[in-house]
Formats: sequence, C-alpha cells, structure tokens
Amino acid sequence: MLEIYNTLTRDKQEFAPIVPGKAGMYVCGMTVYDYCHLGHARVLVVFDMVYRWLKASGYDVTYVRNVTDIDDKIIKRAAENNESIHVLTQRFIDAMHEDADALGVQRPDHEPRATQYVPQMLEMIATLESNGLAYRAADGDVNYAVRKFDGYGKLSGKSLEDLRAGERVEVTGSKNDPLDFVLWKHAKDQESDEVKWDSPWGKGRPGWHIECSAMGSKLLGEHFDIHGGGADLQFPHHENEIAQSEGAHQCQYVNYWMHNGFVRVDEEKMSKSLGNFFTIREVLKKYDAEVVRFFILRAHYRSPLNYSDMHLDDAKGALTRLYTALKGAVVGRDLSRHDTVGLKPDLQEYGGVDWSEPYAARFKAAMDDDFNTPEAVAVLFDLANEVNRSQSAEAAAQLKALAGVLGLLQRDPQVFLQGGAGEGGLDDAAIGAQIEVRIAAKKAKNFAEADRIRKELLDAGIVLEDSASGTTWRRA
RNA sequence: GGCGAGAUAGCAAAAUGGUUAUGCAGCGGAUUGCAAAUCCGCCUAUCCCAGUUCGAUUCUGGGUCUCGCCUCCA
Repeated sequence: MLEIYNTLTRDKQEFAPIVPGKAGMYVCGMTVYDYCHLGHARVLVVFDMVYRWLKASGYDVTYVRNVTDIDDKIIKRAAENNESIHVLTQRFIDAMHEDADALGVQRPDHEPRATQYVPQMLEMIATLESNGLAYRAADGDVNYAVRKFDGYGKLSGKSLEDLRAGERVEVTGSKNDPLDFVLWKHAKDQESDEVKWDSPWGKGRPGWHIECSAMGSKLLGEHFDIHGGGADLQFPHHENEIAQSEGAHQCQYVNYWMHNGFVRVDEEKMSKSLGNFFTIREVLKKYDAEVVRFFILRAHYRSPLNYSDMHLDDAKGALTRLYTALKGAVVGRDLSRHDTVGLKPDLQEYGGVDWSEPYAARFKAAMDDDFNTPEAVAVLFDLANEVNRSQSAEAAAQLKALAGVLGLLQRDPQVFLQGGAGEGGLDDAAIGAQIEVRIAAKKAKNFAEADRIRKELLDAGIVLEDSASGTTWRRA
C-alpha cells in the first residue's frame, strides 16, 4: 500500500486515487530562458521516479509537466539576445529535452506550454472576478484578493498575519493587500506584440501562478491526485495555485502535495540568484548521466542533497559495483545465451516482476513508504551481493528488473564500465592491443613486463582484471 | 522577526522503543604469479541536557547548531 508524505497535512497518507486505478499528477516544470541546472535535474528525476513507481504499481497515470514559456525573465533575456520569445524558449525547451533524455527521464504524457493555454487562464480569471476574488487595480493589473480566500496559507502553514508581519513583505503600489498577487499583467508600450494577448481587462499577459492552475485543471480536471514541485514553490506559488483553483472551482484542488528537497553546494541552496549552480550539461561532460541519476535517487527525495565531485565519484563507485555484478553474471553463466539478463521481455516490464520474491518485496515495501529510494537501492546492493555469490541467473535478472523500475542498470554493463573515455584517452583498439601484448608476456612468465603494461594502462585510467576466462578491462 | 525541516560512524545515507541498513574509505583473511574484481570477517554512529520506560538514536520537553521559506527560484 503506497503512502505519500503530503505537504498539506505534513504526514504520510495512504494513496487513495480519486478514480480507482488512475492517477493524475502535475509537476511544475521549467521556466525556459536558460539551461537546466542540477536542481532542475532533481525535480525531473524525482518525479520521473514517482511516475514510474505509480505505473509499476498498476496505476493508469496521466503525468503533466508544464513549461513556462512566458515570463519576465524570458522577456528580458529575449530582449538582451535581440531574438523573439519563441526562438529563445524553443531553444531551451530542446535543450531541456536533451538533458532529461540523457538522465533517463521519461517524457510526461502532456507537456503544456503556458502560451498555449491563455484562453483557459482568461476564463479562470473571469470566474475569480465574478466570485469576488479578483479585482482590477489602478495600474491595470488584475490581482487576486488574498484576504477573500479563507484557506490562504493552508499549504505553507503561514497565516496572513504572520506573512504581513514579515519584514520582507513590501507594500507595492496598486495592491489592496501586500500579499495579493497578479493574475493578469497589463501590457506595457515598449513590449513586443509577442507578449500581448487580448483580454476583457485590456492587452496583457498572464501572471505566473494562474498558468499552472489553468493547465492543471484543463488537463487533469478541477480536482486531481498529486501535485509536485521543488520545495521553494510551496510558497507562494502552490499556495496561490490553491487559492486560484479552489476559488474558481469551489472544490478541493489537489489531494497530495509533494515537494522535493534542494540540491546544495557547500550547504547552500543551488540557485540562479546565488550563482552557485552547475548546469546539467556541464556535469554530464564529467560524469555519466546514469551516475547523476543514481546520485539523485540514492538520497530520499525530501532530503537535501549536497553536490560535489567527491559525492559524484562516490556514486560512480557504487554504481560500478552494481554493473560489475551484472557483468560477472553474464560472464559466469553466459546468461546472454538464455537471454535472461539481456532482454527478457517479461522482466523488462514492471508487470513481470514477482513482487512476492523476498528482494522484490523489500524493494516494493521501501518504494511504497513514501518512495524510499535509498532503501530500495540498498536492496539492489544486497541483490548484487547475492548475484556475486551465487552467480544465479534469476538473481541477476531480478537485479536488472528492479533497478529498471528506477530507470537504472539497463545498459550493457560493458558499455557502462568501459565508457567515459575522455579526450586524449586510449581507444578500445589500443587497449586491446596492449592486453594482447601483456597476455603474451604472461605466457612467457615475463611478469615484470606484464606488470609494466598493466601499470601503464592504469596510469591511463584503465583497470585490468584477470580471470580464468581471460582479461577484461574497465575505466577507473 | 514569523513559519518549517533537520542534526546518525572518516564520507554519503536509511531505518528502528531492545536484534546486520547500504555504498565508498580503512583493517584482517580467502582467491590471484602479483593485482583488480569477488567472497568471508572486522572496525568506526546515533548533537547536548532532562523526562517517560525494564530499556531511547528512536517518544516528550528544553538547549545548541545547520538549512529552507517569508522576493523570481526546482
């Protein structure tokens, strides 16, 4: 039985979908004016993991992850680059897809762009206005009247009084209450036509918060199961979404709110404003994408995750152990002939996993406990030990199948273990040739020469492993 | 200032009212021409102070420290 930690109630709750057998999930995606950084990678991977586990659990899942392609920063960046909004956003949407694909992130079922849902937003703003929750301010913006919505603060645990008392809430000109937020921003003369839409309140563009409310309810309904995003979106973004959606539809918006923890650098949140971020593509130049995915899934999704080369190296070593176990199983029993580890279709798909098998049962229990991936990964290591010990084809197949649920260990072990050749590194042929020379030296009992070659390769980052069946190599 | 999360071995990271987490590193052994990989064994923990309890890392209270949100942010 799946339990999910719900930010709304601040405890774990059994997952009970609105429609039995189905699950609707919305995750706040990227604002596309730059490359994704590791913090974005975490959201992508974490909710991909959630998506996969829901599907593995038999739910018919509809996963929506939006793209914000209209916003102040986008407008600013496009102006700086002297290019159109569309050209800018499309470029970064393409880049985001490249990064997500590399990390093994499955595409969501829907990836709505804000600019395609302006009519739905206008409709919603009109409803809010007629419900007495929105007003047109003197400067032409349409704002949400926060104090008119009773439940405001229920997600973030803040009261309006607390918020008002906060030193950092500034009173801005045309708002009735400093906490009111913009639903519709009136157009400014100097802005290009590309960022102006007609509306009953004059030309303008949508505020950020209304985008998600509109896209969510359009694609998943006015009331859906799961809404996710980074912990920093809890307030005000998700709080405002609730105010908008529930204020407009007069029904509960979302049942389970999930928030992932931050990626940190030196114990500090990684963010654009702090300038301490690493882009995904930057990190992928140095580390295998699966190592990055493993690094993310090795921690619980709600915990902070410190980024450093040392931690990535550690993750790489750990993942190497898992792949080594699979490789050993193939070599030891020639599983490929029986197609067990390779591509056995029924085990490739989640449905093929026998969840009553002890390791699988432990894995499932961990995942059902609020997506406890560290525990699930620990099961993978126990299984790897079992594979190494028994050389059991079944255990190896199980290891690959369970890891597959997390989007891990699906590549040919050899490809993983021998991958990562940097520029100037030895190519496979050169390594093979050296190995042949060394084998000849060994046959001639010229161990000094054999050791010299091994040392030479090791210095080049190549580790040789002699076994009864021959010499294999991997990159350190 | 308000609100929230957290403090576990050398590092990372789970769980648990009493019994092995797990990975990396380290130590000893097996194996190996020597290694590597693997296996077996071992070593390092539960921030501080009270309380509840037969027993607390785990529950309660207080303290210290860290981080986050309150402004765009995944």
